[in-house]
Amino acid sequence: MAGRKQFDVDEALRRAMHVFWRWGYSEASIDRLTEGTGLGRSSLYGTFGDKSALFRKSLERYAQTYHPLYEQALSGPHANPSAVVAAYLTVTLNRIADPAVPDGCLLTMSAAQFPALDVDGQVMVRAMIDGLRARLGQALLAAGAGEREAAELALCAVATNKSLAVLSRAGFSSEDLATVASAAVRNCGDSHS
Amino acid sequence: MAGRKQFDVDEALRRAMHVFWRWGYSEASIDRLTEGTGLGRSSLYGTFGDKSALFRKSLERYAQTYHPLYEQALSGPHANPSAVVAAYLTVTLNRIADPAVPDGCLLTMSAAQFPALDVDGQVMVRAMIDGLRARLGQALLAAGAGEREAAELALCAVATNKSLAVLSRAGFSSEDLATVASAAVRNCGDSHS
DNA sequence: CGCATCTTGCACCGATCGTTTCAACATGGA
DNA sequence: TCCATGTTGAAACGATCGGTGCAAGATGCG
Repeated sequence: MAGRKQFDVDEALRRAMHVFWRWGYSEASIDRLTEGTGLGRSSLYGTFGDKSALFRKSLERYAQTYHPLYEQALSGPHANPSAVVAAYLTVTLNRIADPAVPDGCLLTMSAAQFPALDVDGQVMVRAMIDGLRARLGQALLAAGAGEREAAELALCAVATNKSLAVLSRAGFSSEDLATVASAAVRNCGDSHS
Repeated sequence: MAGRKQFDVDEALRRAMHVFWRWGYSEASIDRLTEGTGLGRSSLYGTFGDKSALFRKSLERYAQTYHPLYEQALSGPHANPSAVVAAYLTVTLNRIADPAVPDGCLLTMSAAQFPALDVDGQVMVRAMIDGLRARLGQALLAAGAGEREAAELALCAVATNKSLAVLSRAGFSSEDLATVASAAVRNCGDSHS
């Protein structure tokens, strides 16, 4: 009946992340989390703490999963700023197209439900978005963008990411999402007001 | 104690709409709705039906409130497509900047929490977004856009609307939001792939 | 007035919420 | 082997969820 842990902690966290991702914080009840992970309540609480802590660890797990992909896309040498944005949004589109993963984006869904999160969660969500924005700006500078241009394009790329997540959630087709993304990329050439 | 109705139905609906807007469907509990509207449970249920029906009526009320603003912005003669998008996003920015109203956009927040809605709610949300998209396309055609261009710009304008709502929710400054919007407007000139 | 109609406040319903407790059990080290 | 440690299932906790029942009270009409 018991003894040593009978499940893989990281795999359980991955599944919990999917539950939060799909349902959002409020609708991700403990029952849904236990069902989604296959763990009992005791194992959940004993391993991850309460719901808020599990949510934060899910956010961390989310970052650990997708940060390398974004990092790889952003780090490579890029001929121009628009190539950076294209690489960034391609990672997003691929994630959204992945049928093994819920619609949208955990970070964006959490941002949309800000008031449902406790302070720790809000701070973490905001920090993660800011981190992405900063990393994008850095990559854009490296690709030859001016300082103002890099800041603006980074903000707009993050904004496009958010819109893709919401539209995906509302059931928009992948063609529509691709159209939005490619339009955002195309518009990176002439960004001097 | 009782007799004839002791409250303004439309004002109560407006307040209920604000509760859904701020908290989202799941976190908008009956207690929060009674507190926000000032009505008792009996009055709420007797006047609007259950929570799902009240939510749908709030969505309707939301449309009735902002549809005229968007209609006015879109109907006027526009010199070119980008003027249409500018007018559209200006209405959105003004709404977001209004301190008397919650952050973000009720429609976008509802789309982000799609799985928390029942079927009727989902259908209604999706129909309202599609309606906006179609109306935008129509206005863009009237402003001289080609058919493909109008369809694409309408989609992108709706997408920008969604991103503004999410960023606003996450606490981004109005300067950042204005930057995103003006970039989206600026990028309406060269939309032939 | 007398009565039907409607509205309201309040208590209450079963279900579900997040969380805790606890006894039963399996394991590793002494 | 025996015990300390750690894990598990199950039951239960108070709180809150959405929703209902009902009696008290106010109004309009005859």
